Amino acid sequence: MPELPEVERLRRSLEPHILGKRVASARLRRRDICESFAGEPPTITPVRTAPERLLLGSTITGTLRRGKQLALFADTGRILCVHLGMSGQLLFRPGPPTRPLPTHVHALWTLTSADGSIHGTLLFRDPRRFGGLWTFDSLAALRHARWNRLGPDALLVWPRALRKAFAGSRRAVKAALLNQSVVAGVGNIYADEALFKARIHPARDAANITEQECANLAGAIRRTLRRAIQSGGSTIRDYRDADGNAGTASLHHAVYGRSGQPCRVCRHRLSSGLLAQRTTVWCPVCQPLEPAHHRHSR
DNA sequence: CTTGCGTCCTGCTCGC
DNA sequence: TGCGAGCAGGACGCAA
Repeated sequence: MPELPEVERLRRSLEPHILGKRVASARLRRRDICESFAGEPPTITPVRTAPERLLLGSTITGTLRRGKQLALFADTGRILCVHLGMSGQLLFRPGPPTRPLPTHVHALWTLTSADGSIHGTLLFRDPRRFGGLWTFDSLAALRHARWNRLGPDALLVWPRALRKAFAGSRRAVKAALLNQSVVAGVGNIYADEALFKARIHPARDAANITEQECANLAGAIRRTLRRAIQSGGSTIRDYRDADGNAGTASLHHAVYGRSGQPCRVCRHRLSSGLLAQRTTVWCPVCQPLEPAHHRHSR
């Protein structure tokens, strides 16, 4: 469900509720959704998840997002990294936990204010369990052991980064965009949206994308994501921010979820198909498979 | 090394 | 109304 705009929106909605608050209780209801690591680079080893690794007893001092991943950091230096996968949610509710809990809540925290009063409850809910939690002793450890696999954050992606990743690649440009080590934060929705905006057919060979097209695409990715953040992210079904609010970005989608409907630019019927095992929608006119000068040759 | 495919899960929608 | 098939915003492990 969540790509960069949804996670950024979650981060922003979460911050005012959790910054400066102390973690008074931390419960992991399913052990298998959390992996913990101890140590500092370059020596980081898996360990059993103890409550203090879930930030028990520490104060939350900040948040950081890289691609689709979110990190909460504490005054102790400890880090809790959250990945929402397909159906994950991080929900804040004022006051103590209320029974019954929603379904599929795998972890929950109680937060207290400086005076010791209960401020609220944080819930990690993930029905499909494609998401999870990862804990580290420091931000350096998280960066070394987990975020090292991520490419540049998609909000800051530079044409050069795309150019370098595409060169010598033998797969479709959309498949390359979905790879988080190329750009971090683009998923199925925004890959299609950005490719439409850049007028590039998703099945084009990445290696054949020109320098000019890389520049267009990098700009299209940044603009698409920025606009989606402004609209609160795309709520297809499950996505909610920390306050439980849905986003309206899907109202502005040009192609995602619009297969068979008219292109917003040229009115031609939008095509769809399977690419990299993901449903893909594009405009066959605005996003030609062959460069324009080939279509009129012969 | 790279790439494509199957797989991990639950739940919702659609067609019969 | 019931039931099975198909599909969903992600990304890993494995085999070629």
